[in-house]
Order: sequence, then C-alpha cells, then structure tokens
Amino acid sequence: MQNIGELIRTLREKEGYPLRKVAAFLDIDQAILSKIERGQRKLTKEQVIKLADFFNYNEKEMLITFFSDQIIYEIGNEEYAKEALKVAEEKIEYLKKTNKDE
Amino acid sequence: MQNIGELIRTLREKEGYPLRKVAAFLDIDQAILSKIERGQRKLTKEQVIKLADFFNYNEKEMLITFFSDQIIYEIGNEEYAKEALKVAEEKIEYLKKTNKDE
DNA sequence: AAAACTTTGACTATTTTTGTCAAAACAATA
DNA sequence: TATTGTTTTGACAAAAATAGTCAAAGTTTT
Repeated sequence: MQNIGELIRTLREKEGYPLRKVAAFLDIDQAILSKIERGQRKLTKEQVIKLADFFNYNEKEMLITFFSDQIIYEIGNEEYAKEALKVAEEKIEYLKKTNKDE
Repeated sequence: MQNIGELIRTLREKEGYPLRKVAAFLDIDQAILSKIERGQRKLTKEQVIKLADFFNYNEKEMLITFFSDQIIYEIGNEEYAKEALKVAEEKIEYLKKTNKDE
C-alpha cells in the first residue's frame, strides 16, 4: 500500500536517478522533491502526470494513488472516515447522473 | 442528497431562525454563515459539532455529511474519483490494522 | 577522505483562506 | 408603497497556509 511519495521514490531509485535529475525535470528545487517523496510537501496533478510519463508508469494508476492520498490526508484520522467515503461515493454517483440530464 | 450547507439552511429554516441568530451562536458574521449555507465558505469540524448540538441533529450524521462534502470538493470532478475512493478505503482499512499493532 | 547525494531548517514570497463591513437586493407586512 | 427585517454581494484587509530558495549538515558510496 504505497503513497504517492513512496511510489515516486521507488520509481526514481529503480532508475538510479538522483533527486537532482527528477527535480530538474519537474523544474523544482531538489529539496522540495525530497520533501515530496517523504510526504512533507504536496504535488500538483500536473506534476503527477508529468512523472507518470517520465517514468513510463501508468498514468491512471498514479493519479489514483495521488487522489486517494489526498483523501486520506483530509479524513484519514476521522472516526467516521469509512462512512464518509461511502456517502461520498453516493454523491459522486448522483452527480454523474444529474450531470448527464442537463 | 444534501450537502452540509443545505442541511444547515434546512434546519435553520425549520426553526424559523434568521442567519443572525445562528451566526451569533457560532460567533461569526452573518455574511459568512450565508456563504456557508450556499457552499461558498467552509465550516470547521468544531462548528459542525456545535451546530448539530444547536439543532438537536445527530452529530455523527452531520459530520459524515461534512466530511463527504470535503471529499467531493477535492476529487468530485476527477475522472478517477470512484477508483480513488476505493483505494482510499483500502488505505484506511490498512491504517487501522497497522495502528492496532503498535 | 573525497565526492555525490539527501535532508533539514531558517527565511522569504506567494497564494489561499478568512474576517469585516456596508451597501444592495429581496421578502414580508403594515 | 413605505417600513422593517432578512439575506446576499463584493470590496477590502488580516491572517494563515502553502510554496520556493538556499546553504549547511548529514548520509552513503566509492
């Protein structure tokens, strides 16, 4: 069960790249990438997409890892997290439906 | 399928209270409460709890409404929202387990 | 021990969120 | 329709959160 930071680190190390190289690709300071990999800074969706491309990693999967992390970050410690997820699912389902009808 | 703002408005109107009164209870400007009810400003968890108490509404339910809204706000428009929710669920399950073991 | 790489923290800049206020808009009622 | 009560809006300021920069300290590799 990997979070996005760990995933990026795994991919980077698999290639044997230093932070410097990936950070340059993303056009950010390597200190920030270091923090991203350890979950101390956030990524943008655009950065995730760029990284998936860079590492030839499935973009959809990486985005799902990214978004699920965001959710965990927000409600992971809440007592009713599971219930909230369930309701969120229903709301999304509902939104989809009503958006279709307009 | 109500969001937290609509729920609060519903409860407030059921009691026939003006914004002023509920805003005073929360110790915020009535303009902010107006915006909260229309989804233009966010609530804090503490405010939600206070409101549940104020309206004699089930606290758990109101918090679930609140947190599910937060999730929707973050990922509701994303293509892979549903998948992200599923993975988030697994991550929460996982977190629970590992936290038990320490 | 030198070189390459990573982490840390202090500091600044930028962006986002929040609060305040008064005027405008709206609604209900005399 | 004038008056009163309520809600909405938007401009502005204040505060908080987030992001970027940089160099020194720490770690790993050779």
